[in-house]
Amino acid sequence: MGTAKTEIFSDQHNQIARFSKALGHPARVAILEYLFKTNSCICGDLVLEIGLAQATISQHLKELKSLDLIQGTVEGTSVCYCIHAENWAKMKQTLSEFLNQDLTHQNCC
Amino acid sequence: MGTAKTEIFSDQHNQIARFSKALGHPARVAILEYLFKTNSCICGDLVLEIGLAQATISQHLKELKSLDLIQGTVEGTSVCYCIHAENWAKMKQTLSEFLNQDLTHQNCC
DNA sequence: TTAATTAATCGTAATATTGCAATTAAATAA
DNA sequence: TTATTTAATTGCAATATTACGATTAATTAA
Repeated sequence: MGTAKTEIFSDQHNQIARFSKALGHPARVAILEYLFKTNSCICGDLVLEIGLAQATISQHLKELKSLDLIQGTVEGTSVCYCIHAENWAKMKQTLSEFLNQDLTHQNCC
Repeated sequence: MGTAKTEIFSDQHNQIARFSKALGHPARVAILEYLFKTNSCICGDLVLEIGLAQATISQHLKELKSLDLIQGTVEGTSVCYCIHAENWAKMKQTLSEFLNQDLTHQNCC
């Protein structure tokens, strides 16, 4: 065990969970917010900005990249990261739909 | 290690991460969606509905309860669970704010 | 009282996540 | 060429998560 039984859930539920999981660590939230706020998005800046070791930041960036929430292009010896606008919009859509569900029935308790 | 360094992040970032983490497992997504859709929200139903062991469902419910996203009241030998509307709205607000950030700068890569 | 029902908790195993030092890889500068 | 710079990767330790069988606790039914 320790592994989620993803196979018994719908694609939609797994997708919501996958996106949410990516946002489920404050370092990744901070990274994403920083990328939103600046245009000069070089990993070195992130290490200073966030305050975790370079290896750790790199690992968090990898996770965000694996979901295509950010993209990076090599720029000399450094890498320029930024939000992948299109995929961010898709995530926003997926999560908003879930969050905006209506409580058709009144609270039962 | 294995523990997130929450102390170096802002309350807001930690809060976003905490909510997201709660939605970061398909079973919890499925549970919440089921509670939205039905009024008869008894844990026994959830075990049948979701397809995980009773102990596992109970554990997921506990996590959702710890964030006050759901509430449960004892009803005879069973427990009636439902969405905590007010706290759900708070989460929705917190996450939406983050998700709806504007890309003021164009993609840099 | 004694069953029966339902959900929480305990204990445990397997796997995942977080974090970092050290190393490697790749590009640029000297 | 040999530094230097920057980020990815490797390897590891500590902790967290997921899952479930077994047990416990609490309520209702007989």
